[in-house]
Amino acid sequence: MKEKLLKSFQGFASFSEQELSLIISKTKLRNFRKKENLLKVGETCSAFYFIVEGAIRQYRTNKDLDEITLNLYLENSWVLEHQSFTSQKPSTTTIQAFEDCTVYELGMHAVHELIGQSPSFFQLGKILEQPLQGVELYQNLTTPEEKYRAILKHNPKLIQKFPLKHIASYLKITPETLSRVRNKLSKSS
Amino acid sequence: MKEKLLKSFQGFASFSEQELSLIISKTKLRNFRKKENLLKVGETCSAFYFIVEGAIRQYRTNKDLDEITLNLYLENSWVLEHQSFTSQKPSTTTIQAFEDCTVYELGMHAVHELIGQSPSFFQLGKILEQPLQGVELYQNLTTPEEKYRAILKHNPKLIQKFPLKHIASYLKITPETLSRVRNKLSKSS
DNA sequence: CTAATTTCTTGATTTGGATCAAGTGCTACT
DNA sequence: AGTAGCACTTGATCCAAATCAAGAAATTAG
Repeated sequence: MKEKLLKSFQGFASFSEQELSLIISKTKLRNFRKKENLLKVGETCSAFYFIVEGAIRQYRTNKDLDEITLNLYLENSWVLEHQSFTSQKPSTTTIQAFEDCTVYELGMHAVHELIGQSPSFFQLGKILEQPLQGVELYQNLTTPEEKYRAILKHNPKLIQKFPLKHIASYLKITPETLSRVRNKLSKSS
Repeated sequence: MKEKLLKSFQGFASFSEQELSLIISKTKLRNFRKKENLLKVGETCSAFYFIVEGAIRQYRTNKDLDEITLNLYLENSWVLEHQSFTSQKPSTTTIQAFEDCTVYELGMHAVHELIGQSPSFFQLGKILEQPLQGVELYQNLTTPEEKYRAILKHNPKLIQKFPLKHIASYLKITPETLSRVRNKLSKSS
């Protein structure tokens, strides 16, 4: 069960076995039901979540109450509200279980404790660097087709898991446009 | 001369006088001429720069060799390539002096040394949190007018200092569109 | 000081993607 | 199984901003 989590930590830095088990002892296994929120607007993000199983969506609600999808996550990903976490101010976005999820939670205070014990845990800060997602990934892509090709290439599993409307919102295009692009590409190949 | 820099550090955390002078002893005063690069594509960002005087532009070059402005900075700002710095991988963007600049440079190694001496210098990591700029600031704004109003409200000095074409690129609109928006707003007020 | 170059403005035209609309297909719930 | 509510597709229309173009204004270079 903890293998995935271990692997993820090992990817960040060369922690010793002792260090790894110390980190893991600070994590807490949690379950979220579909539609349940890991973080609500107004709450301050004070933990990292590692997805063992399930899928998670992060979104913002605009003035017309449309949900704008900001990030989509699958298993083996770290999830947090970067802005809120680093500033310790209330989040303006919601992080929600898109389906039933099993996650490990690593609280900010636990991380601070660890760093207090040994500076090597400073490496955990690398979890914060993860989110090279969403806007950042697609920032230099302009047309719907380019965006769809990019997600198809780099994150095909997202397309399989999430419905078209969320993918469309994530790429900042309408569902109609995405439907047409997808149709066009499937014909040309 | 160091007053601005001191103030900036004091804004991050309550460093003691000793700590402050220790940090400052690690900084190096540097000058860049107009058009000179602080960081080129392919180089890895390994320092923070604090602008004492001058203006700096960060841009990406696309396949048509257009320069896409990503960030604009004025004095009292910290400048770095966030992505490259945290990952220690080559930058895909250029950071260039838009006019002659005087900056303080704080190298990554110096920061690591400081943190080694005292965990309180961990607070310097807050410099990384600064760049709530560009895309992030305008990500939920859709129309050119909204974007221009926002920059006018939050960063009027940018408009005064940088030419229209850079502002337009920064807002991801064409110079023609920005010219029209600006014209319209100046009439309606 | 003048020429050359760049920046900005203004108008005409085009166009890609949004919006609107209607129909079909899925899924889930009782 | 039936129906209610989403999700997706497809076509028609619209529109905001891009593009194209040409001239004016400002800046820079010689």
